[in-house]
Amino acid sequence: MLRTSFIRKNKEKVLLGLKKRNFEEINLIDEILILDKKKKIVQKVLNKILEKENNLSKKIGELISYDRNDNRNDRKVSAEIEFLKERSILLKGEKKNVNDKLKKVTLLLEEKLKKVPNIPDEKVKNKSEKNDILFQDGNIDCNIKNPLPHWELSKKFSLFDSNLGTKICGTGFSVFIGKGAKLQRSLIQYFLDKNIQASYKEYSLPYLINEKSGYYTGQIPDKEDQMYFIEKDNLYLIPTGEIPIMNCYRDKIFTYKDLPIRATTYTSCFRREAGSYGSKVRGLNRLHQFEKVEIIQISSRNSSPFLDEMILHVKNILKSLNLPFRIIRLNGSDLGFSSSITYDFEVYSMAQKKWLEVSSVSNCSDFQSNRLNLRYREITGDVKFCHTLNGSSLSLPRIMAALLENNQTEDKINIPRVLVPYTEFDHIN
RNA sequence: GGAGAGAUGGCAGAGUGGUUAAUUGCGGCGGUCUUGAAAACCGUUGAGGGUUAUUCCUUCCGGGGGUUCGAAUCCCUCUCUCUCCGCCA
Repeated sequence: MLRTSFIRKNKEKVLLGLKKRNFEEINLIDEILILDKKKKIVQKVLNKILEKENNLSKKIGELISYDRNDNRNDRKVSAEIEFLKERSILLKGEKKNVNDKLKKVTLLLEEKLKKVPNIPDEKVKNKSEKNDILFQDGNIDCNIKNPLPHWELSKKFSLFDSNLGTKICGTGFSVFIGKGAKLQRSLIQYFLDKNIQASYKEYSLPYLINEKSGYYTGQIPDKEDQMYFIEKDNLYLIPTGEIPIMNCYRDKIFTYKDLPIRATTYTSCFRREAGSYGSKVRGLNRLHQFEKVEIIQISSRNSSPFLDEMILHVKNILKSLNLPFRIIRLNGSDLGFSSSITYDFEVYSMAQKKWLEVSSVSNCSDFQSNRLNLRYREITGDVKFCHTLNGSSLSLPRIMAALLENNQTEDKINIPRVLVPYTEFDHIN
């Protein structure tokens, strides 16, 4: 969430930023500023009333204890006390009135503020422009004659079974079997190890979250429809490990020495993916339940070096797997609600002849930390909101798909060298 | 699921109606001492909003509501935590 103080001071910047996005309700900003002014005025009035009330009460207290201590039961004093009480009572009605008004304005202001997404970074292009392809690595020319898509390979070598998933649960769920299961588990382990080596601390977290947690990281209300909801207990299944891991840090004040915080977690992720169909959901391309290893950082306001660090980290992992990949900077229309800048990582799938998104690295600047009430103390002693960053490192099913397709030969699938210590086999046949 | 207890500052822990933002201890920070460190001693140490220019006002003792001139303190309610019993990986 943006702060009103920020909007107040940077109105033009905010408007320009929002124009880059698919954000229609631009007039919200003016409405917010008007409400903000109104709120301040009411707050001032209320403070004056409270001041008067406090003073009266203080005086009454002094008189009572004076009377009591000297045990004099002075009639003059009693009369004075009564007089002050009456004056205080008169204030009460007024106080309630103003207070109600303040609550109303505050609520309205909050409601409007909730609807405003984060302001895109300067580097982010306008919604009408094409996404930037920043980097591409690896050969996407296929040197296999008739490469099979991963779902065919899976049939050939029995690695996973979508029909079983459908049988147990419904479409969009897959069952991993034998070497397929072990390959996935190895990848998870490999990613976690890589992240831990890069000084991310591992967390193992709940897969269910309450409404508050979803709100604090920005998925609620923005992406509520994408989440599975358990009505009986009022809980949501996590669409990403980012939610439980970020919420670990809410309401904290770090000292500048503690930053940045680096953390990683492996979780299953659950997404309803309403509206997806066809080749998009074929095989492992899009599942309702998938595995993901997530990394996050919490930094000071100088966050861009840490974003670069995360990008480099994911890049190196993809390189180590020998997968052709590219990095894309999303334009304003594709940017998530809380994000100020996002880099997508895509691996090339030889058989499907298309790019598959396997990671999304974002800087949420202070948008998320504002909701999370996540702050730090600078050297000077000033308390400031942190910046939060998150990324996949990495998402499993599509990595699996690309690995299988790109490493196939006539009669087997080769396993990348770095994974062999985990899989304990160097090919699948 | 049944019964009971509790929720106070970074942590521990006082406070049951009137200068209590809150005693005290630990931790943190600064200083004295020391070649340096430790110990000891001294000092300091919450956040938000408004206002003034280095002041003043105001809010916050789990959340919400109420009683009262006045609430951390009394009442109601919600949430959470703990203990015991039951069930169970």
